[in-house]
Amino acid sequence: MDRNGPASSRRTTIYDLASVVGTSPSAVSSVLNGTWKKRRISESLANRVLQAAEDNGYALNIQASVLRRDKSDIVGMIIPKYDNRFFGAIAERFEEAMRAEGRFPVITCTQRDAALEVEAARGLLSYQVDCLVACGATDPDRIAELCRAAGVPTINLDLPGSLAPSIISDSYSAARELTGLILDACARDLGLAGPLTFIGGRLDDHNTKERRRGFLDAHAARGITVPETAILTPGYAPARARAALEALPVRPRGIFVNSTITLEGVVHWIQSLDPAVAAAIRYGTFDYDPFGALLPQSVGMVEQDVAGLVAELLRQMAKGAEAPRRVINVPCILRTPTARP
Amino acid sequence: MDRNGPASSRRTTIYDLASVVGTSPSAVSSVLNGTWKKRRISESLANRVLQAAEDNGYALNIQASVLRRDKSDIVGMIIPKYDNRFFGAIAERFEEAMRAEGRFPVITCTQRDAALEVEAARGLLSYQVDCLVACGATDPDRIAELCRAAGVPTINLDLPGSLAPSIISDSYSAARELTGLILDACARDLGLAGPLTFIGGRLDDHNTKERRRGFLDAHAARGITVPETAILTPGYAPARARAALEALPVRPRGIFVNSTITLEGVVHWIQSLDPAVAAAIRYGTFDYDPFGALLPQSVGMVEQDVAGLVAELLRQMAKGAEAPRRVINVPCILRTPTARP
DNA sequence: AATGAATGCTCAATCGATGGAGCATCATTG
DNA sequence: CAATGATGCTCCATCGATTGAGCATTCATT
Repeated sequence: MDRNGPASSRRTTIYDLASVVGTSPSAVSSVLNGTWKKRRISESLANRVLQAAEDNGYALNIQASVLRRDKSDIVGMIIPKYDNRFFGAIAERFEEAMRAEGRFPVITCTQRDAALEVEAARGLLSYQVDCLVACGATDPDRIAELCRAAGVPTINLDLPGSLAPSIISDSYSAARELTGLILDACARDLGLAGPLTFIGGRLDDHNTKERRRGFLDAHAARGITVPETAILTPGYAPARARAALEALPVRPRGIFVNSTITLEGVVHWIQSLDPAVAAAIRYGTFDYDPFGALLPQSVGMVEQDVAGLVAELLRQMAKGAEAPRRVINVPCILRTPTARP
Repeated sequence: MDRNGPASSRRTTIYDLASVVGTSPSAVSSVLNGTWKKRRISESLANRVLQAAEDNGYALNIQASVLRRDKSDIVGMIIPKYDNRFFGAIAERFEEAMRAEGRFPVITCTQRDAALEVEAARGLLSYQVDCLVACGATDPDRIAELCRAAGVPTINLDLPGSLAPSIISDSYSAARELTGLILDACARDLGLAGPLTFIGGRLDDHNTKERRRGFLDAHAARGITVPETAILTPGYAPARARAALEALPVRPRGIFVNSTITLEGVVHWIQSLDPAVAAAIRYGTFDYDPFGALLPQSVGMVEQDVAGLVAELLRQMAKGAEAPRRVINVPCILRTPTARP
């Protein structure tokens, strides 16, 4: 159409389309954003504009559009890592749900680094997000403050904060159930009644605290006393977990593993043992991984209900800034091995 | 500072800062974007502006900034899924690398759906991305065309296309090595010389073709003939893989598994067998999963070199639109079980 | 004292899309 | 035939940051 030779160097704008069709930029804009009926544009003009847009490979300039409008329809999420199924699934579901609502999700991964979290949140605010979801944030309240300064509502996911509504998994109940399951398996398979060993995490971390509580209550309900030495929380790293297990005076046979990442260390440890000894170990893990579930001594894994968490997230987002700052618990799903001969 | 009572309803702009400091918006802008020395702004004014920005919780409006500039510094990536370690790691590394260069990564997940891929690419173009990376795209050339229309350079990652430079893993060599490894293990552990069974993927898929080629050549190098019936490519889904294995007249004992997702089906099948029979099976998998690697009969996994792929990606991006449309192969890493008593 | 240069700013146009206000044109009504 | 209303547009200010051009000062030099 115009004299731009090699694949038109500039991107097509509504002004280009307007001159192609022989109309005004406003008309083009309203046709393209769907407000043309409201603005009494004729159907014939609308069709000509749409055709021209198609022919010229027009793509909206979101920057210009958002700059002008008051809502951006962009929703931001910060997430720690993509290295486990849980966060990956959260990211996927969230994107899907937002897109289904015609909004634009932007997700940023913060490497479990508090400074990066803040930087990422700032970055997302620059995008004029309408809402920011802080998933698994180290310091959710710091982020909530940043957002408040910008007048943007926040929601916490996976880890609770005090300045915004929080949607988290019901770690306590699931840990209690999982503990029961492991105790049963130990009694059945190994004739073992004793207390289990809890491995992984940090006690200053909300999830670990809740899981420990469930772990203890499940024991208490069966009249089993758990010595403090049976609770090992040297962080999540595989190597530290393995070292902690190796340092125990008595080799544990029933184990509550506090994350899939810790499980890697536990399995390495088990595989370093004599096969016969290894066979007389049972463990269950909080968090789910399909291969982790297939390992020989695994008696169950707790899968967080990603669909449920995201559904609840949508519900809170719909409430906007008026959402109460409370904690919403979503039940987990206990997965046990099925096809085992 | 101003009369906005409850957490200043409007976001702070350079105009607000200008009136707070008592200077012009241009001065504020140049201080905040670092061009102030070039524009001969005094250090004292710069400091006052920075202080005011801090005090008022100023956040840049990217939309306005990008609208004005010719480069956006936004780089887009489309990626199929976050449900395996490979894509998760790619996303993480890419984000990290871009941020280190002061650019803004935006990643979108397309659920292995060709229509979503195109929609996502269009969405990213709306963000005025300077460059779009099509990772594992079903139809990279369709995306390259969209980008060409918008004058945006594209790079393919993981799967090659013909209209843009492509950076992919060297599937052939790795498959050949892995096949050799499985053959060795079968000979050593099971006294088995025979051809292996190849399971998973589709023959119209580039990676499967290359891996099949490596698989066949490794056999040929040892003088082993592979019957066509030993190559099963019913897709990647676990259930289909399991069904295909169960349908075989003779139970395979040495297996080349074409993806971690297929591996799930293979392991389910193995676990449905009598333990003694299961113990006499060896397999290796193309693609890596830390738990997959810990499963008993696994003799090795091929890990794609994510760091290497991303490093190569950066190199190509630096070349901009002049990057030649060729395919760059990055070697994989063969991972074998280490601590096994 | 006059000239030139350096210093430290401000002005105003601009990017592309949006939407309230307004302007023709044509049909209908009393 | 004037008044009213509907129809189908266009005009233009606006969002916030950027940047080339330009305007006062101050300082150094001859």
